[in-house]
Amino acid sequence: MDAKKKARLEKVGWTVGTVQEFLGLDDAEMAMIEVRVQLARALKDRRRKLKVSQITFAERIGSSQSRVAKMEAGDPSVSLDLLMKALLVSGATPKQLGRVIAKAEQAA
Amino acid sequence: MDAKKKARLEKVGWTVGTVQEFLGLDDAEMAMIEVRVQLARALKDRRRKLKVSQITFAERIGSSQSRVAKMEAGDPSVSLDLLMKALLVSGATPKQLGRVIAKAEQAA
DNA sequence: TGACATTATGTCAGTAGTGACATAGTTTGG
DNA sequence: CCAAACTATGTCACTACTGACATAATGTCA
Repeated sequence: MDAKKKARLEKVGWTVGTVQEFLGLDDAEMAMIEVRVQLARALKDRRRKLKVSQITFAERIGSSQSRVAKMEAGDPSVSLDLLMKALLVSGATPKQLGRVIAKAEQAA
Repeated sequence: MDAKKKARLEKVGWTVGTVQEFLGLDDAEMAMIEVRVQLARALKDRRRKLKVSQITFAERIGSSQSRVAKMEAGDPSVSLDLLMKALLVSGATPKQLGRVIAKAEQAA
């Protein structure tokens, strides 16, 4: 994993650590994070396309503004369940969901 | 939703209830359940293809035999996070994961 | 610039998901 | 048939995730 990707992951709250420590983060965990990042991005895109604020979006999906912000930031405190549910509630189809997830990079 | 599908969902632990009560289960929730069922099926297929027991599989993914059984049954006590992680740990790629999720039926 | 809308960050009590264990039920091979 | 392997179901203490709230930071527009 290059430094840029590491920096990006750390920016959104993941403790990646040095290269040595990173070996503890196995491929599957990395893939999970990648999937999360893709879902977060898709959610942000979707809300913006709908032209609604985080508050409005939160009300529609039965959540709070702060959590929507965390979803879009790919925060570790947000589960994939919640991200996927948010996308589906906002009108995405399972097929679209699948495409988003498939975008996640193959673990190195 | 036809009776067969309803029966299938109830069999794996979802309270679908009568048609009237079912209206409370909105499209997004239905889609979430469909996604779960697809992931559960994929996991079972995958483990069988690997020809390992639930115990062995559980050890490899850092879980327990009982939880693997619940995963494969699509039990509501299992999160999509866990299902996806299990698939990835067992060697599935994000691309394959995406295809599985895309199989979920569009909410009626 | 200042007021206002929007988004980000931190915290917390309540709830849902977890691995582990026990045990019941089922399948498989002799 | 039996025994051994396998799978299903129920339970529980522990942890992680949740919405809500407060408040800080950033953006917007006149």
